[in-house]
Amino acid sequence: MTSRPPRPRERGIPEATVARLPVYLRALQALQDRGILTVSSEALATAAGVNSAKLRKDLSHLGSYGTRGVGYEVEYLVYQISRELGLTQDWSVAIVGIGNLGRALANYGGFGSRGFRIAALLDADPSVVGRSVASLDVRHIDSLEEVVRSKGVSIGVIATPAASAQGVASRFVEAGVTSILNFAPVVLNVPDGVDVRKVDLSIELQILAFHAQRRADGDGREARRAGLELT
Amino acid sequence: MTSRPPRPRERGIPEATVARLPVYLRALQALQDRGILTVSSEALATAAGVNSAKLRKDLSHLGSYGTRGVGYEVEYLVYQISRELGLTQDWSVAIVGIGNLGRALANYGGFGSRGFRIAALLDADPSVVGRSVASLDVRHIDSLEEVVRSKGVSIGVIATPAASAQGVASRFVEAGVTSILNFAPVVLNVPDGVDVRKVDLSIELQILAFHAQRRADGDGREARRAGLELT
DNA sequence: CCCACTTTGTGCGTGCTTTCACAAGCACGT
DNA sequence: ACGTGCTTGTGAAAGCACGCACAAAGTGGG
Repeated sequence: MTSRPPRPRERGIPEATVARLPVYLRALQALQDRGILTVSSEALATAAGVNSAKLRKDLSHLGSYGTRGVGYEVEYLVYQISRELGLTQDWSVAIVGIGNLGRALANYGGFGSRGFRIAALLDADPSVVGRSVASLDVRHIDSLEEVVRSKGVSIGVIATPAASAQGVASRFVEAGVTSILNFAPVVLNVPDGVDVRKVDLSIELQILAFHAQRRADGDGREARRAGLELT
Repeated sequence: MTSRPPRPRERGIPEATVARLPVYLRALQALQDRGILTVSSEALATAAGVNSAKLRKDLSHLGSYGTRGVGYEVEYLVYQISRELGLTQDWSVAIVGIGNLGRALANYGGFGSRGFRIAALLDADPSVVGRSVASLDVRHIDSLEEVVRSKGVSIGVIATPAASAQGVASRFVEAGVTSILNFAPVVLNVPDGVDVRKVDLSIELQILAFHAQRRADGDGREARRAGLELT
C-alpha cells in the first residue's frame, strides 16, 4: 500500500495541460497565418481563451521556450507543442461507420495538416460499401483486421450506432489498435493499456441545458428568495 | 419512497458532477429498457464506467434518493436526474451549418427523447437552403433572428466552417440566445452571461496521439534512460 | 424481536489544478 | 555600462476532485 514506485513517474505533463495544448497550437497557427512572429503569454492566452498565468505554467512544462521581456517565438512554439503532442509523426486513422458523422470526419480538413492521415473508411451497410467518400473507397467492416495491419492503423474512430460500437471496439483492440475515439453514446469496455476518448454530442447539450435552467431559476427566484428565505 | 420527503436540494452541484449526470442518465435508461427496477451504486457505476463511491457522492448532491441495503429505484432516479438537468422542460434548438456534421446532428435521434427539439436548420449556401433534412426545411441564415424569435430558440448549435462561426455566434447572442454549442474549431468571443461549450473533433485526436506517443516512447526508452539520464 | 447481511451517504486524507504575486531575466535606449 | 520597462517562470496558497473506509440505515430470515 505504502510503496508504489512501479508508477513510472510519467513525463510530468499534467493531463489538464495536455488537453489545452491543442488549443494553444491552433491559436498559434492562426497567428502564424497572419505573419506574426512573436507573441506574449497575455496575447496568446486571450486568443486561446484562458488565463495567462495558466498558459505560462502549461508551457513551462514543456521547457523554457519564452524570452523574458519579449514573449514566445511563434514558429518555435508551434514546433515544440507539435512535437510534444506527437504530431510530427504520422498517425494512421481508420473510421468505422460512414453515416453523416463519419462523412463529416472524413471530410474534415483539419486532420491532414496535423499529422493525421485517414487510412480507411469502413462500414457494414452494403449500400455504403464501395462508395467513394473524401477520395477513399468505403470498405466492408469485415476487412477491419486486414486494413489495420496493412495500413498500420494506430487510431480507430468509431462513428457507428450505439449498438455496434462495442463490437467494433473489441475488434480494433484485437487487431492491436490501442487508441480509440468513440462518438457512439455507450461506455466502451476495453482492456488496460487501451486509451479510449469519448465525444458525446448529446451530453454537451444536456450540460448546456443544466446551466440554462440554473440561470433561469436564479433570475426568477432571486426576489422571492430574498423575501422568503434567510440564509 | 411512498411519501415525498422534503428535498434538501442545494444549488451548488460541482461541475464535474454535472458532466457525469448525463452519463448516469443514459445508463439508467438502458436499465429501464431492460425492465430493471432497482440498481445498486456498484452496478450503476460499472455501467457508467466510474467508481461507485464517486457515483454515490454525485447522487448525494441531488439529495438522498437511494435506499440503504437496496439501492436506487431506477425510474425515480431517471426522473430526478432529468429534472436536475432541466430535461423535463422543452429546449428549442437551432442548428446553423448544414454540412455533414449539421446533418448528423439533425438526424441524431438521441435529442428528441431528452427534451431537445430541433426547431430549425439554417445555412448560408443557396444550394442547401430549401432542401429537406430530417423532415425540416433548411432555411437561409438571414432568417436567424426571425427563427429564434418565432420558435423560441434557447440553444444555438454552430456547425459551420471556422471562418463563419464567430459571426453566427454574435448573431445568436444578439438575438437573445444564451447557450451555444460550438463545433467549429475557433474560440468564440461572447459577452458574460452567455454559456458556450465547445466540441472539437481534432483536439480529441491530438490528445490520443499524445498518449499513444508517450506509451511508445516509454516502451523503447525505459532501458536507455536508465543508463543515460539521472533525474 | 434480533441478528446477519447489504448498500447508502459522507468525513477525511491525498493529490491535482488554478490563480496570485513577484523575483529574475532580457531588450533597448541613453 | 547602466537603468527602465516588459514579460517570463515559478513558489506558495487556495480550491477542487477523487476514492477509501466506515457508521448509519435498511432488508430479510429465524
